[in-house]
Amino acid sequence: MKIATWNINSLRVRLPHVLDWLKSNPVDVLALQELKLTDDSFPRAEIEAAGYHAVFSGQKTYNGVALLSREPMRDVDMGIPGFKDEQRRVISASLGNVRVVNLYVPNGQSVGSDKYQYKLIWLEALRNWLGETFRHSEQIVVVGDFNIAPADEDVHDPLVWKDQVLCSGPEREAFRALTTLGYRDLFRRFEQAPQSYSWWDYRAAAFRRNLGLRIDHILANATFAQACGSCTIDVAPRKLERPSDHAPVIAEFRLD
DNA sequence: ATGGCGCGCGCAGCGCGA
Repeated sequence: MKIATWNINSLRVRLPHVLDWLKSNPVDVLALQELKLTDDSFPRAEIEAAGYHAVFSGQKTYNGVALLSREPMRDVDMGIPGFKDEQRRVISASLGNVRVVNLYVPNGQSVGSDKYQYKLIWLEALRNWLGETFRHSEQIVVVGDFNIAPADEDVHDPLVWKDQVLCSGPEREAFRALTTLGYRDLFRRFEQAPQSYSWWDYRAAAFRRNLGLRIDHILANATFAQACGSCTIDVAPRKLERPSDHAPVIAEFRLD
């Protein structure tokens, strides 16, 4: 089973990239973030024509998440239970014995801002939910744009980014708290090339110079993490015309 | 040098992303 996550920064603009990518990377599940469209303009027909089921939670202009899958999904949930949030950032569904949680974590804008406070509260609600809701016997994968670079090795210039949003102590502690709950960062369970990133600024030729951050992640609980055989970042779509600023992350699992 | 680019909205230029 292959599960991928990709912040596509407008599904309307990036739909051709998504369909092309699925053609050459026929993953079982693709989690999308930043759809930037309402549910009534979701391109369901095009995605179904490509052989995928789709569930989604969109809104106008901002945010929006979707799960695409080869097999039909069950028990689709939106949001973090008990956490009031107008912003469409979470969608979850089950496939076989696997629970997939797709996140678009708030960006936070800048340390100390209102949006940063919202990010930390949001992450606290996420931690409580992931810690309380799921049983360890389940196979759980949590994917998405976490908007957190967990460690300095995930940052092209740790000095420039030190204590900045995406890299600040409280954000990294929130990420580590998920690890403490038993969720493993699958990318770091395998040998990786140095300077591996999943996002590059559109400005200043950041991609060409590989000035990036690793902020898109695939986490799995212990039960499911041991079934993971690989976790990689596919930088190819970032080289296309009018690319998303994020690259897809893909994990492969052995199913019993 | 706090911009740079790309998106949505909407028709100019701003808010936002990361």
